[in-house]
Amino acid sequence: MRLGAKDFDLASTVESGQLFRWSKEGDGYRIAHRDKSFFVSQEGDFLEFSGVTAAFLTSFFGLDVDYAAIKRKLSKDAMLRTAIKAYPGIHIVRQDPWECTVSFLCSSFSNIKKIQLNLRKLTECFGESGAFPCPGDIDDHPRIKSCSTGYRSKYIFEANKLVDDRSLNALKRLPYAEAKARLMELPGIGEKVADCICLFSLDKTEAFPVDVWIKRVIEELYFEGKSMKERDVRDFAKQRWGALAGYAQQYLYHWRRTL
DNA sequence: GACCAGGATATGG
DNA sequence: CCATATCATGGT
Repeated sequence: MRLGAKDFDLASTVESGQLFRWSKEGDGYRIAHRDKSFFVSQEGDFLEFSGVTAAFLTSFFGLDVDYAAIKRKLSKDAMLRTAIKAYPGIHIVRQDPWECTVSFLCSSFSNIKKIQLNLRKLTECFGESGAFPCPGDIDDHPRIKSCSTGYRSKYIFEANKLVDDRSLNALKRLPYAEAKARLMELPGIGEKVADCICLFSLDKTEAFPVDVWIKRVIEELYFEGKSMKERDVRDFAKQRWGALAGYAQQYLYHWRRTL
Protein backbone atom coordinates (compact mmCIF):
# COMPACT_ATOMS: atom_id res chain seq x y z
CA MET A 1 0.00 0.00 0.00
CA ARG A 2 1.01 3.57 -0.63
CA LEU A 3 0.54 6.74 1.43
CA GLY A 4 1.52 10.36 0.96
CA ALA A 5 4.00 11.59 3.59
CA LYS A 6 5.13 15.12 2.93
CA ASP A 7 7.64 16.75 5.26
CA PHE A 8 8.42 13.34 6.78
CA ASP A 9 11.70 11.42 7.01
CA LEU A 10 11.16 7.78 7.92
CA ALA A 11 14.82 7.00 8.65
CA SER A 12 15.49 9.82 11.12
CA THR A 13 12.12 9.32 12.81
CA VAL A 14 12.72 5.60 13.35
CA GLU A 15 16.37 5.99 14.31
CA SER A 16 16.09 9.02 16.61
CA GLY A 17 15.78 7.00 19.81
CA GLN A 18 12.00 7.02 20.19
CA LEU A 19 11.45 3.46 18.99
CA PHE A 20 13.39 0.33 19.83
CA ARG A 21 11.76 -2.70 18.21
CA TRP A 22 12.78 -2.17 14.61
CA SER A 23 15.34 -3.44 12.17
CA LYS A 24 16.38 -2.51 8.67
CA GLU A 25 14.82 -4.74 6.05
CA GLY A 26 15.56 -4.29 2.37
CA ASP A 27 15.15 -0.64 1.50
CA GLY A 28 12.95 0.07 4.55
CA TYR A 29 12.20 -0.94 8.12
CA ARG A 30 10.45 -3.80 9.86
CA ILE A 31 8.78 -2.26 12.90
CA ALA A 32 7.16 -4.14 15.77
CA HIS A 33 4.84 -2.38 18.21
CA ARG A 34 2.55 -4.13 20.70
CA ASP A 35 0.71 -6.76 18.65
CA LYS A 36 1.67 -5.28 15.30
CA SER A 37 4.52 -5.99 12.93
CA PHE A 38 4.74 -3.96 9.77
CA PHE A 39 7.07 -3.00 6.97
CA VAL A 40 7.60 0.59 5.77
CA SER A 41 9.86 2.15 3.19
CA GLN A 42 9.99 5.63 1.77
CA GLU A 43 10.41 6.93 -1.76
CA GLY A 44 10.33 10.71 -1.77
CA ASP A 45 7.02 11.99 -0.44
CA PHE A 46 5.44 8.51 -0.32
CA LEU A 47 5.49 5.58 2.05
CA GLU A 48 5.19 2.02 0.84
CA PHE A 49 3.86 -0.18 3.63
CA SER A 50 2.26 -3.49 4.61
CA GLY A 51 0.95 -5.10 7.80
CA VAL A 52 -1.11 -2.17 9.13
CA THR A 53 -3.77 0.24 7.89
CA ALA A 54 -3.05 3.69 6.47
CA ALA A 55 -5.01 5.16 9.40
CA PHE A 56 -2.71 3.45 11.91
CA LEU A 57 0.41 4.61 10.12
CA THR A 58 -0.91 8.17 9.85
CA SER A 59 -1.46 8.30 13.61
CA PHE A 60 1.70 6.39 14.54
CA PHE A 61 4.02 8.67 12.58
CA GLY A 62 2.02 11.86 13.15
CA LEU A 63 1.37 12.36 9.44
CA ASP A 64 -1.75 14.32 10.41
CA VAL A 65 0.28 16.97 12.26
CA ASP A 66 1.19 20.29 10.61
CA TYR A 67 4.97 20.08 10.92
CA ALA A 68 5.50 22.99 8.53
CA ALA A 69 3.78 25.28 11.03
CA ILE A 70 5.72 23.81 13.97
CA LYS A 71 9.05 24.26 12.20
CA ARG A 72 8.15 27.77 11.13
CA LYS A 73 7.61 28.76 14.76
CA LEU A 74 10.66 26.91 16.12
CA SER A 75 12.94 28.24 13.37
CA LYS A 76 12.67 31.74 14.81
CA ASP A 77 15.25 30.33 17.23
CA ALA A 78 18.54 30.58 15.32
CA MET A 79 20.18 27.71 17.25
CA LEU A 80 17.25 25.43 16.68
CA ARG A 81 17.09 26.33 13.00
CA THR A 82 20.43 24.54 12.49
CA ALA A 83 19.17 21.37 14.15
CA ILE A 84 15.93 21.43 12.14
CA LYS A 85 17.83 21.91 8.87
CA ALA A 86 19.96 18.86 9.62
CA TYR A 87 16.93 16.53 9.95
CA PRO A 88 13.84 18.47 8.82
CA GLY A 89 11.65 15.37 8.53
CA ILE A 90 11.81 14.02 12.08
CA HIS A 91 8.38 13.39 13.60
CA ILE A 92 7.30 12.54 17.14
CA VAL A 93 5.76 9.06 17.11
CA ARG A 94 2.50 8.12 18.83
CA GLN A 95 3.32 4.90 20.62
CA ASP A 96 1.30 2.51 22.70
CA PRO A 97 1.60 3.78 26.31
CA TRP A 98 2.37 0.38 27.83
CA GLU A 99 5.14 -0.58 25.43
CA CYS A 100 6.48 2.95 25.76
CA THR A 101 6.47 2.66 29.56
CA VAL A 102 8.38 -0.62 29.57
CA SER A 103 10.79 0.69 26.93
CA PHE A 104 11.77 3.74 28.94
CA LEU A 105 11.89 1.82 32.23
CA CYS A 106 14.62 -0.16 30.46
CA SER A 107 16.32 3.01 29.26
CA SER A 108 17.64 4.30 32.57
CA PHE A 109 21.44 4.56 32.50
CA SER A 110 21.53 2.34 29.46
CA ASN A 111 22.07 2.63 25.73
CA ILE A 112 19.94 2.05 22.66
CA LYS A 113 21.55 -1.27 21.70
CA LYS A 114 20.96 -2.69 25.14
CA ILE A 115 17.38 -1.39 25.37
CA GLN A 116 16.70 -3.16 22.07
CA LEU A 117 18.15 -6.35 23.53
CA ASN A 118 15.99 -6.02 26.68
CA LEU A 119 12.78 -5.55 24.69
CA ARG A 120 13.61 -8.38 22.28
CA LYS A 121 14.16 -10.75 25.19
CA LEU A 122 11.07 -9.57 27.10
CA THR A 123 8.95 -10.13 23.99
CA GLU A 124 10.41 -13.60 23.45
CA CYS A 125 10.01 -14.47 27.12
CA PHE A 126 6.53 -13.12 27.91
CA GLY A 127 4.83 -12.31 24.61
CA GLU A 128 2.32 -14.46 22.72
CA SER A 129 3.25 -15.33 19.14
CA GLY A 130 5.68 -12.47 18.63
CA ALA A 131 3.49 -9.75 20.17
CA PHE A 132 4.74 -7.53 22.95
CA PRO A 133 3.40 -8.81 26.31
CA CYS A 134 0.28 -7.12 27.70
CA PRO A 135 0.13 -5.48 31.15
CA GLY A 136 -0.11 -8.33 33.66
CA ASP A 137 1.90 -10.73 31.50
CA ILE A 138 5.39 -9.71 32.64
CA ASP A 139 4.92 -11.36 36.03
CA ASP A 140 8.04 -13.42 36.80
CA HIS A 141 10.80 -11.41 38.43
CA PRO A 142 13.72 -13.84 37.88
CA ARG A 143 12.78 -14.22 34.23
CA ILE A 144 12.56 -10.43 33.80
CA LYS A 145 16.08 -10.28 35.20
CA SER A 146 17.17 -12.96 32.74
CA CYS A 147 16.23 -10.50 29.99
CA SER A 148 19.38 -8.50 30.92
CA THR A 149 17.31 -5.79 32.61
CA GLY A 150 19.42 -5.76 35.80
CA TYR A 151 18.17 -3.53 38.61
CA ARG A 152 15.37 -2.29 36.31
CA SER A 153 13.72 -5.72 36.58
CA LYS A 154 11.92 -4.88 39.81
CA TYR A 155 10.51 -1.68 38.29
CA ILE A 156 9.13 -3.60 35.31
CA PHE A 157 7.75 -6.27 37.64
CA GLU A 158 5.96 -3.65 39.79
CA ALA A 159 4.68 -1.56 36.87
CA ASN A 160 3.24 -4.72 35.35
CA LYS A 161 1.11 -5.20 38.47
CA LEU A 162 0.14 -1.54 38.94
CA VAL A 163 -1.15 -0.46 35.52
CA ASP A 164 -3.35 -1.69 32.71
CA ASP A 165 -4.06 -0.42 29.20
CA ARG A 166 -7.20 1.42 30.29
CA SER A 167 -5.53 3.40 33.09
CA LEU A 168 -2.54 4.30 30.94
CA ASN A 169 -4.65 5.39 28.00
CA ALA A 170 -6.81 7.49 30.32
CA LEU A 171 -3.73 9.64 31.02
CA LYS A 172 -4.04 11.04 27.49
CA ARG A 173 -7.07 13.01 28.62
CA LEU A 174 -5.31 14.60 31.61
CA PRO A 175 -3.27 17.78 31.45
CA TYR A 176 0.48 17.20 31.03
CA ALA A 177 1.41 17.99 34.63
CA GLU A 178 -1.18 15.58 36.02
CA ALA A 179 -0.35 12.76 33.62
CA LYS A 180 3.33 13.13 34.46
CA ALA A 181 2.64 13.16 38.21
CA ARG A 182 0.59 9.97 37.91
CA LEU A 183 3.37 8.23 35.98
CA MET A 184 5.92 9.29 38.60
CA GLU A 185 3.94 7.43 41.26
CA LEU A 186 5.27 4.23 39.68
CA PRO A 187 8.62 2.93 40.98
CA GLY A 188 11.48 3.54 38.57
CA ILE A 189 9.73 6.41 36.80
CA GLY A 190 11.33 9.76 37.53
CA GLU A 191 11.16 13.06 35.67
CA LYS A 192 13.02 11.96 32.55
CA VAL A 193 11.25 8.65 31.96
CA ALA A 194 7.84 10.23 32.70
CA ASP A 195 8.53 12.94 30.12
CA CYS A 196 9.47 10.35 27.49
CA ILE A 197 6.22 8.47 28.08
CA CYS A 198 4.24 11.74 27.98
CA LEU A 199 5.86 12.88 24.73
CA PHE A 200 6.03 9.61 22.80
CA SER A 201 2.75 7.98 23.85
CA LEU A 202 0.38 10.49 25.50
CA ASP A 203 0.44 13.38 23.00
CA LYS A 204 1.98 15.77 25.54
CA THR A 205 4.05 17.85 23.13
CA GLU A 206 5.14 20.23 25.87
CA ALA A 207 7.06 17.41 27.63
CA PHE A 208 10.83 17.98 27.42
CA PRO A 209 12.81 14.87 28.48
CA VAL A 210 16.23 15.92 29.80
CA ASP A 211 18.91 13.29 29.30
CA VAL A 212 22.69 13.71 29.14
CA TRP A 213 22.58 14.69 25.44
CA ILE A 214 19.88 17.33 25.78
CA LYS A 215 21.53 18.73 28.89
CA ARG A 216 24.80 18.96 26.96
CA VAL A 217 23.31 20.62 23.88
CA ILE A 218 21.34 23.19 25.89
CA GLU A 219 24.42 24.08 27.94
CA GLU A 220 26.51 24.42 24.78
CA LEU A 221 24.06 26.42 22.68
CA TYR A 222 22.43 28.67 25.25
CA PHE A 223 24.65 28.84 28.35
CA GLU A 224 28.21 28.99 27.02
CA GLY A 225 28.91 25.43 28.14
CA LYS A 226 28.25 26.15 31.79
CA SER A 227 26.94 23.20 33.80
CA MET A 228 23.23 23.33 34.62
CA LYS A 229 20.82 21.45 36.81
CA GLU A 230 18.28 19.29 35.03
CA ARG A 231 15.52 21.29 36.63
CA ASP A 232 16.87 24.48 35.11
CA VAL A 233 17.11 22.86 31.66
CA ARG A 234 13.43 21.89 31.87
CA ASP A 235 12.39 25.34 33.04
CA PHE A 236 14.39 26.97 30.24
CA ALA A 237 12.72 24.78 27.59
CA LYS A 238 9.24 25.43 28.96
CA GLN A 239 9.82 29.16 29.04
CA ARG A 240 11.37 29.26 25.55
CA TRP A 241 9.27 26.77 23.58
CA GLY A 242 6.14 26.12 25.64
CA ALA A 243 3.77 23.65 23.98
CA LEU A 244 6.34 22.93 21.25
CA ALA A 245 9.16 22.00 23.63
CA GLY A 246 8.87 18.28 22.83
CA TYR A 247 9.47 18.88 19.13
CA ALA A 248 12.44 21.11 19.92
CA GLN A 249 13.85 18.33 22.09
CA GLN A 250 13.68 15.78 19.28
CA TYR A 251 15.38 18.01 16.70
CA LEU A 252 18.15 18.96 19.16
CA TYR A 253 18.65 15.43 20.45
CA HIS A 254 19.06 13.78 17.06
CA TRP A 255 21.17 16.62 15.67
CA ARG A 256 23.59 16.57 18.63
CA ARG A 257 23.87 12.79 18.67
CA THR A 258 24.68 12.52 14.99
CA LEU A 259 27.14 15.42 15.00
C1' DG B 1 21.43 18.50 48.06
C1' DA B 2 25.42 15.59 46.85
C1' DC B 3 26.90 11.00 46.49
C1' DC B 4 26.40 6.14 45.29
C1' DA B 5 24.90 1.39 43.99
C1' DG B 6 23.37 -1.67 40.49
C1' DG B 7 23.93 -4.68 35.54
C1' DA B 8 25.26 -5.27 31.17
C1' DT B 9 26.84 -3.91 26.65
C1' DA B 10 29.61 -1.55 23.24
C1' DT B 11 33.54 1.13 22.10
C1' DG B 12 38.26 2.79 22.21
C1' DG B 13 42.85 2.39 23.92
C1' DC C 1 42.25 -7.19 27.60
C1' DC C 2 40.92 -3.29 30.51
C1' DA C 3 38.91 1.24 30.96
C1' DT C 4 35.23 3.92 30.02
C1' DA C 5 30.60 5.67 28.87
C1' DT C 6 25.88 4.75 28.67
C1' DC C 7 18.40 8.45 26.72
C1' DA C 8 18.20 7.76 35.68
C1' DT C 9 16.17 6.48 39.92
C1' DG C 10 15.88 5.71 44.67
C1' DG C 11 18.08 5.36 48.88
C1' DT C 12 21.43 7.22 52.19
